[in-house]
Amino acid sequence: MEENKKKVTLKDIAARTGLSVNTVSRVLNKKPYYTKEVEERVTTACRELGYIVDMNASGLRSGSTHTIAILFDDLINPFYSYTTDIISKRFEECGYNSIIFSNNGRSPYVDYDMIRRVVARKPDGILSFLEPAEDMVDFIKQTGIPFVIFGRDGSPYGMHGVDADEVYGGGLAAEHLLDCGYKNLAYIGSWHDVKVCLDRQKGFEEAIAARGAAVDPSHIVYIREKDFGSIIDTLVNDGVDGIFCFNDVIAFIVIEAMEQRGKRLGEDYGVVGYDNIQFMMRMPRLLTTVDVGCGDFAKAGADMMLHLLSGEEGELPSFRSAHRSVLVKGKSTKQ
Amino acid sequence: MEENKKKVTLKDIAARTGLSVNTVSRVLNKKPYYTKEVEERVTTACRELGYIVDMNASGLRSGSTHTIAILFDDLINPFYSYTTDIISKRFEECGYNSIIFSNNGRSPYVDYDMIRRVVARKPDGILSFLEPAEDMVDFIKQTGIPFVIFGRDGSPYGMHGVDADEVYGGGLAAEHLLDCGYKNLAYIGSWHDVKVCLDRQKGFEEAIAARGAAVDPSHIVYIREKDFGSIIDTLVNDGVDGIFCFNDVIAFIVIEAMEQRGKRLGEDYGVVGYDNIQFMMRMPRLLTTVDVGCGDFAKAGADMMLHLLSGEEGELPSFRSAHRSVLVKGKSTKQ
DNA sequence: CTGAAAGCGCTTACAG
DNA sequence: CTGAAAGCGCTTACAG
Repeated sequence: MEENKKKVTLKDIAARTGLSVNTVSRVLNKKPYYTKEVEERVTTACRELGYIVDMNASGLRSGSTHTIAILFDDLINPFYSYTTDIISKRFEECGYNSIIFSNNGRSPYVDYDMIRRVVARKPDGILSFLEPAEDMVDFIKQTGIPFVIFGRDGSPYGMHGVDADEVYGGGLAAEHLLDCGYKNLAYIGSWHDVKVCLDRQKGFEEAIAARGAAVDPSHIVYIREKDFGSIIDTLVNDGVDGIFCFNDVIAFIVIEAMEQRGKRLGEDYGVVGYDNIQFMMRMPRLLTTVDVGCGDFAKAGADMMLHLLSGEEGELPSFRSAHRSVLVKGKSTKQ
Repeated sequence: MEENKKKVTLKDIAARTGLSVNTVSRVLNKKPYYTKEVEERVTTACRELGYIVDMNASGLRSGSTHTIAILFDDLINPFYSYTTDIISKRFEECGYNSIIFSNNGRSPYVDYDMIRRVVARKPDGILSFLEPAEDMVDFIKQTGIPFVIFGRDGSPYGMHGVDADEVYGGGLAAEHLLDCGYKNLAYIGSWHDVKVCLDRQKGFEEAIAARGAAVDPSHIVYIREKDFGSIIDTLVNDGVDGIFCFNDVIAFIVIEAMEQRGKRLGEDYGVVGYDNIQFMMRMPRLLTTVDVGCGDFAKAGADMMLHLLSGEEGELPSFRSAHRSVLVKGKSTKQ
């Protein structure tokens, strides 16, 4: 491999064309006022020399890096990767690159360590699957960088958010389990202090109460906070036969654990998940699950960010009030 | 929201401490030669003022952006998202942020449009799930940016690559299908001109030949290049009963199409996929698939990149020669 | 319509 | 051990 690392800069284009860097820059950025002839000289020289703009230098001077930071736990759960895929493509179409930050699933919050790494990149915007830690809210606002919480309600923080009606989704799960004839229900959440987790739980419990039944409080558990094996043992011993899980990945983990304990899926017990990830990878419908319509959801998230960046006035329509999640029937519940 | 966007720069820290920006920078970058007392003054001022370095400015001057570009078709296939997750976390641990680029699955190659967007970001390295287009190879080399092809063989391009033994994997699939008693086999690839796709095909055909059988050439098809419905119709009409798919997502699509045509999975026909994505999201083992061990694979890819960036001499051990893929039995094949 | 100068926020030589 | 100056590659006012 030869060391031919000729980085071509505006100065080279200026020299080649006999113009000033200033004029070259103006042409490339399509600022008004230059002749057709100049434009051609510049574009020709750029092609011949293989000029590629340095976005970092550009961003430093102009104050806009054309970069958007995307923050999440991890990319393993397809809910994150599928929506990140759609969102980042939408950003790309509008000239923004995406820079990704993971907190390794060690917490459901954006903490100082994370936000510092993000801000160091001077992104034009931040789209986060994680809620900000309580003591980070003011800090984030002071950076002046538009911050969109995706998949979670932003209003408690006075921030922009794009979220779905999680209470409604939890209700769908409850009604379906009851319709199937399961009597002894449980909810397996992720974190006890995350609103989206509690909202699904709330919808679940309310729908059950509306039918005159109730969930035993000891059957409301949070998988990230307890020993998983003992959670399952308790549910099995207590004769739980209908389980609503915070998301599909948790549902699959539960199904595996139940199978190890000799329980037959659909017959001995039913499971409802959330997100419909099997649809994303074209899998057969094994799991009954609540589907928010990730494609539209992701698009709404991207559009919220792009709307804020455009500087236009006015609010965007609320995804939550305009969309209804649906229950998708799989083999993990009866009927 | 108040407009309090005070961006704190080195100049502010210098003013606060009575030192020069120069000295402040030296302390923050832990360059030799400064007193304990100066160090404390600087760190205190940084904490009080909430200083966060501007990596773009830093990169412009130093020539290193501490950014790595990751290139792929899309993030929807869990093979990409799972490995990207592991790789980007490893980069992060070593002080590199990841910036992602997708080509929307419109081609299996890195073309000029894509590489231009990448180079504009001046990444320290490029890790690509896509092979470079033939006429981009020299261009990429001339940028001087370390380029690692992940999951594909780099040697045809004279580039670094981290890949697995795909021929061996294809052989595993063939032997299993034959062991199950399937007689009339087919291969459904992705692109006819991508080496990794052809290698799996090669291993598949060779293993079948070694048993004295053969695959009908019309049963070697490429899903990205033909009408899918007619592919499946042909296979069904020809009585194909054993199908090896380039990856699990394709396998699921095939299973759905076969079910629509009244074929019973495992009994009437068997399917073997590739990647073991069901393991990644903790799903039950539906699909029989070839598992390369994505965790180690991703780690090897990240380490190759980091090794190149470290500037250390010597070659890294080859993943391909050190690792063997394994066949993971699911319900999509007999026995 | 085009150019010379300044400056974005850093780090890198070079002095002292 | 610390500082003044220059410069990374651009874009932004400001002149002409």
